[in-house]
Amino acid sequence: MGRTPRNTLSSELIVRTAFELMESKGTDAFSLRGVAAELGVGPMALYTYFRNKDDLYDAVRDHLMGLLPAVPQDVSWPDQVRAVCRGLRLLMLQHPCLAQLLASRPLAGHETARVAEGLLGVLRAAGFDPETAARTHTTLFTYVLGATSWEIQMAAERRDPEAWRRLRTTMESLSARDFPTVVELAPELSRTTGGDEQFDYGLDLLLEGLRVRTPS
Amino acid sequence: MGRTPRNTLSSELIVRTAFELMESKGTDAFSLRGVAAELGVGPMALYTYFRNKDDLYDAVRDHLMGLLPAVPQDVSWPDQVRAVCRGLRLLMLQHPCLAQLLASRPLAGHETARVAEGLLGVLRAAGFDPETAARTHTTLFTYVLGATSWEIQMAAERRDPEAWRRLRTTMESLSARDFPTVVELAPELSRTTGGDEQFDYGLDLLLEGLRVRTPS
DNA sequence: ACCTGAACACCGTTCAAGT
DNA sequence: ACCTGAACACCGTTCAAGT
Repeated sequence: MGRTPRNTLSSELIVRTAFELMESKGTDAFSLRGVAAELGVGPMALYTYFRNKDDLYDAVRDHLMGLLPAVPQDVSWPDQVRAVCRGLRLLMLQHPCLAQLLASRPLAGHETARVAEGLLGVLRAAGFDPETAARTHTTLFTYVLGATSWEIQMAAERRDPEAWRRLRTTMESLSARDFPTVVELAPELSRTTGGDEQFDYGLDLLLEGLRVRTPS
Repeated sequence: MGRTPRNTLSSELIVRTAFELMESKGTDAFSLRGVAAELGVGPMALYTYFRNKDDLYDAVRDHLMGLLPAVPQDVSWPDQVRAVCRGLRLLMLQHPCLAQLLASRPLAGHETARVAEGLLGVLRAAGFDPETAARTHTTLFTYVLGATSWEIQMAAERRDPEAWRRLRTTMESLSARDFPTVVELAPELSRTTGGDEQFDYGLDLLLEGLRVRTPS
């Protein structure tokens, strides 16, 4: 909208505009041409700062990952792990586009480093050997990614009245012969598609399994 | 390519063609117009069978989920859980488009039922109460989803020489002051981005946590 | 019902050109 | 270097029409 004066374009401004458009219009509706229009420039102006659309995606994701809170230092290591995982989940919930950006392309090296450093440090300090620390980090990260992505999608489904109605109808029409347990547990299943409690349940399972392997 | 004779179009044929195109050309390059061209019909012919592109996506995903193996009945319940989770992961690895289809949109009701029924039955038979069974199912499913999606993306990154070179360069240029643990554990981190061992490690953590809560 | 053909309102990206 | 403008090769989907 607001026509930008010449020579005021910058990577930061483009990233911020792209991010705002993703937040307001949804990640799917996002386009390079939309960003350019918002900035009052031609689509090709962006190519001075980014090699292509994916490059801009990476930059937006990088910007969001920078908002991750630091690891608290005055609590036990399981609580530190909990804090890191919850922090990533909350950031994804606050900015649903982050979930899509994380799910669609692998992290650039420095982003991996930023996420990994805190968690790896905690695990090493707790006495885990290098391989176990690395394996545990990947397990925790992929759990947060999968659980939160799923949660966000189910929440979106519930907000769309038409889709939600279809889902309810299908679930209610399920044959109790073919799917006895699903029919019996339908209320519980619909209650466990997301939420703090569900997330913490899975996280605690992992931490409990980890406790068994805790070095002296 | 092969011009299809009139009146031989069907949902099944369209789904199969769409699936084959996703497998051969990659999910990103997939388009309705591509499917139509492959079938030798106009793009609009598909709209007789599917309401829109997402509808076709759902049908392809549904078709793939039908390939999930049955739950083995002659082993302990933890081994049954393991079999179900490994089965879903293997299906995703064999058909990477499934990973993208699962990550991008929530399951239709009957698909949820098909995945959930086996696992929920196992957990109920093991003596878990309805809520714990439902929570555990969601936890396991989202873990498999997150871990395997991540694994597939990292594997793709390694196959692309240019992207892989950039990633290595970034990791090697990381400051040992800012990221001491990442620099120290770089070899372990790169070894734990995927593979059977990594997947089973996380799965075992969850099962171990579950064992603690096993009802008598 | 099943399918066509033209059209609409978009895309990301290349290329040549301007400053 | 920074940005424009025209063009290319696509998209999903609507609409009116044919059988």
